[in-house]
Amino acid sequence: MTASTPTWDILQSTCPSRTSLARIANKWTAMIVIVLSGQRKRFGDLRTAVGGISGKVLAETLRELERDGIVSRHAYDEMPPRVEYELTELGRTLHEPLQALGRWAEDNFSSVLAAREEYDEQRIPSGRPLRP
Amino acid sequence: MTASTPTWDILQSTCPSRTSLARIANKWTAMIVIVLSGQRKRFGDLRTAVGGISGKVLAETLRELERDGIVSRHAYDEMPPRVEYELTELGRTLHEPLQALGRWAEDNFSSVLAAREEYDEQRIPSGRPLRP
DNA sequence: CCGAATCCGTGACGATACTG
DNA sequence: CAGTATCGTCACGGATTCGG
Repeated sequence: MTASTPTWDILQSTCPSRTSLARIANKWTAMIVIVLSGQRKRFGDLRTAVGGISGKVLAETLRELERDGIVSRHAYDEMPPRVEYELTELGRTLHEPLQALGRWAEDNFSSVLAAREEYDEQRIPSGRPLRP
Repeated sequence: MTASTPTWDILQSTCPSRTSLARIANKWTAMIVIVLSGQRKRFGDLRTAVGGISGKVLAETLRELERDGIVSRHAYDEMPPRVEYELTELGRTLHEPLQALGRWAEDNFSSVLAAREEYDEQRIPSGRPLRP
């Protein structure tokens, strides 16, 4: 028998591990954990490092990650304000799996895009108007 | 310096690998790939195996995964209809990273839930009504 | 000047009903 | 059985404003 899904509790809709999967299986979480691995960073630098994320979404994501014990938040009473984030011990255990996912995305995106084009090609022949 | 994020193109908002990360860093994709690894499955069995997913979302997700070359679709002209899905070669390379993610969720959800409770505890002291 | 809160449009999600 | 269609809901995400 070739590894026919060995007792994955997570597949049950009632399993509480679902909630943690939903949190970590998310592109922003992946990129934040990748950026945060190595050294702690302040909010603005994180925002710059993770290209394209808005301040609101970054703040929300970070608060959820903090709530789940994956990152820790360090606020300084200064002016201008300064808040730093870093991975907790639990969060550091996430680095390897999420890094693997990020690497897969970088290594295989050309295959994905190629497949996508081929799929669209033969599904939308009406997309190319034949001599209008 | 300890591994300070070695040239991650994916962090650039313009990088096309972002699109593939968004597809795979998603709880439904993770569970579908996990279930599909090992043997091909027909639509209904997949729906049963992945607890809690609606038919519409499963169909949509499968179509996107097919479009991106991660699963292949095999439809039989029968009555009642029968459609089977299986991982492509590209999809099989996704199994290990996503399995690692699923395993992390199962192994660490108790820590996550504990952290969550502790966080909520000290943030919503009004949540516990004191002798109503 | 930095980080967070507010407002609001868009789109994903899920349930239900219907078709081949 | 395997989808598609339609619709209501709501979380996501962007732009803007506030606060110190």
